[in-house]
Amino acid sequence: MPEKFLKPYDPAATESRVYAEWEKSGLFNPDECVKQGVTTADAPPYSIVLPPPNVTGRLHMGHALMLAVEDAFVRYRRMRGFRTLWVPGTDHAAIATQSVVEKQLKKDTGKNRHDLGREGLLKHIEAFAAESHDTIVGQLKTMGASLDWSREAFTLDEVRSRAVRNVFKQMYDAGLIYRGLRIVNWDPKGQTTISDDEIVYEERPAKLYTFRYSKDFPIPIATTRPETKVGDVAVAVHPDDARYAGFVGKEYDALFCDVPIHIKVVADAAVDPAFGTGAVGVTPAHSQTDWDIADRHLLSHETIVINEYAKMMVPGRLEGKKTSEAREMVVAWLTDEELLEKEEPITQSIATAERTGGIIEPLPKLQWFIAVDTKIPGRGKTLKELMLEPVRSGAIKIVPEYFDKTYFHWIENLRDWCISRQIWYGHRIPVWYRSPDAHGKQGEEIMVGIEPKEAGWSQDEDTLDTWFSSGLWTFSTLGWPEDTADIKTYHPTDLLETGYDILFFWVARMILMTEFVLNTVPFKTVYLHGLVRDAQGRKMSKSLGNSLDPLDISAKFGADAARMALVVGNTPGTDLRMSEDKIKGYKHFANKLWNIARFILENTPNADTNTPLTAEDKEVFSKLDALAREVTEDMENYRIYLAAEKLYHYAWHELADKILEESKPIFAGSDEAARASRARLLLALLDRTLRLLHPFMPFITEEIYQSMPTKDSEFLMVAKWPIQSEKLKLSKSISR
RNA sequence: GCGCUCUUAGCUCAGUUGGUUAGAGCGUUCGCUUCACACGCGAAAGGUCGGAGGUUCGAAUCCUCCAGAGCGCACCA
Repeated sequence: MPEKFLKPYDPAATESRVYAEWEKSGLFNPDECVKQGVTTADAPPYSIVLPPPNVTGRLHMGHALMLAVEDAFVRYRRMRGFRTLWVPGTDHAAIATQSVVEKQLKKDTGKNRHDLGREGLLKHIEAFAAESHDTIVGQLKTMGASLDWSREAFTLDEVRSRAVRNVFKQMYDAGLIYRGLRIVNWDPKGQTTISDDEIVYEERPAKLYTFRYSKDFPIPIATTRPETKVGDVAVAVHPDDARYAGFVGKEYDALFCDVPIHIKVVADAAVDPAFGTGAVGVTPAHSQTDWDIADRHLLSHETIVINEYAKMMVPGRLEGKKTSEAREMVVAWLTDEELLEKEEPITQSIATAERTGGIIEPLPKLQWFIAVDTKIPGRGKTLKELMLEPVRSGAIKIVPEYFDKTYFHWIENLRDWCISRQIWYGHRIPVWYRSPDAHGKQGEEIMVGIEPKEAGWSQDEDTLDTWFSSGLWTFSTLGWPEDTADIKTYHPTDLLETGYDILFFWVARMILMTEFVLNTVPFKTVYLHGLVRDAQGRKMSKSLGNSLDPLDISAKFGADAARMALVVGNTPGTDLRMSEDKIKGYKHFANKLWNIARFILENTPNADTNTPLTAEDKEVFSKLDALAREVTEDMENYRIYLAAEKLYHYAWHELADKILEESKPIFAGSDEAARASRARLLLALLDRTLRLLHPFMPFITEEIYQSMPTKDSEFLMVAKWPIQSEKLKLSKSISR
């Protein structure tokens, strides 16, 4: 028996060494597996792309969960002989990364983006991204992720940029990408537009003010934003509202807080007669619904009263004031003029920007959009339909199943996707403009996709929403738009595993992009894990100081222990409470396994694998055989939380507690046949247990395997899974 | 407003889509310097499965309603 078993298991020392050996073997790469004969060139492929972590710092426990689950699936398939590919990569995460760096710069040097300029800021961001990347790669390896590093990708590298330009052009040519003046979500803090999905609504107390524009204005209106009323062009009432029917069509002039306004009364069904006074002041430039009302009644959109810095831009006392200040001034003015009729507290949910926390200011802006309701030429379908169909037909299965309802519900409410951002870090929009004269848009030429050679063209200043490039991830990582062998072999990918919180952001966009570009699904199954929370059920966050760092955890308890703690009993779609105590429990389990190995190796020095098993031992073995089948079925049906739990239970409470205890008197006895049979049995049980546990606890199982006389491959990582070809029970439904 | 999920032992959760006395981990209590392991071993206590109906030979599991908790989307003048 090797000496190492005389001491308690030391994960810290073992894990980094074992990972280095795996990496050196090249066996994370399926091509190398074929070359070395651990699988064959005609074996079925199995592929997963790693959801690329943002290069915004370091990985957290959510990432560790993702890695534990994906690596378990990947290792299981690899052992079953599939040509298994797990593609690593990182995401430039445009706005997230830029805002982290800008904050840091402001703190360190007091400088903002304009002090540095585009090139200067990008240099800082790229340096930061490179450092984050290296940290992240180190963390991925620490967790034991068997990723094929030879295929590593970055959403902003050359190959991926080519894919982005290519797709942009295709969508533009198909009329799905368009430039339009529309109300967008403007983040005054981040100084950029954001998409609807990047808005976080926050409930806040607010006041609802009821007032009239002037003494002779017939209808009182209610608003929470009196300062925007200087931009009003109309008052809308419900068509059936008898109170106001007589005023519809009439027009009024007023001087509202120094600003001359002209108001027309219109009837529009969008108005809720029960809310406030049943009359809405219509501010087309600063509200989506008002913009739509203005559209329907041919009212002007042009009066903009708030600028990009959320400051007033009207003549008079309000000029240059922040909206919050202006609000107080308007209310004071209304009070002085005795126009304010009522002031009541209400709760309203305020739109804030996910990354900067800035309060969203709806503004009309010329931006780029992806049309989701436009029929695609030659396909007769809209992007919305392309997103719906594969999930509806079962071509894509979501685990847990109930999330497809959430998915459908989201698509039903989906509007055109604003993809241009006024930030500098990211894919520059591949559009060039040339104007015949220095001003105006008159006669402007446009070039999309490839930079024009002639002089006089200038590229669009904006960059693309980061999710545009991550939407291409399953095929851009495989070398598209080149017609690569990887695309042919590994696409569509088999599994997409990620958190349910980015179902819309990412999963839906991948389906959209892949269906449009390749006319196929990006993946066959989506496995959604839940959020990792702290022991009290709170979200882990830096500000709360309750987050666990996967690196610290691995150093303290071992990556194997962390992985088991993340996987056992953790059903998909459900949040998970995590604590050091839980992880500690699995460190103890690792040590238990270590001692099981020690006991067995100690007692079977000359075991003969040809010795016949006694009837009793055959029976003991058949129990593990049954478990192996069950575990295999669990893996196939995405019940890895059960598979891991069963193996834990078997190793500890069956193998150690019962079988090893029963073996002691046998080894102490004088029945030679029974002793020989038992020695062979124990080795076989341990061998099989190691194989079954390897996807969940790769390091310790590999380390023990290296000392096993039953070892039949260089690494356990590529050893045969005990159940290979038997027919397995597959649930029709794989929801839970 | 539309939609989703959860409610099972003191705590955190399973329960593989209806099948014998409902499980695990942690915790608690009691006992163990047993030569694989104190990162351990043995034993014990602890649940009318949120409530009320219904379907069924049979329900924690399916249906309806009710109560509580969480979440998503929309609205938010």
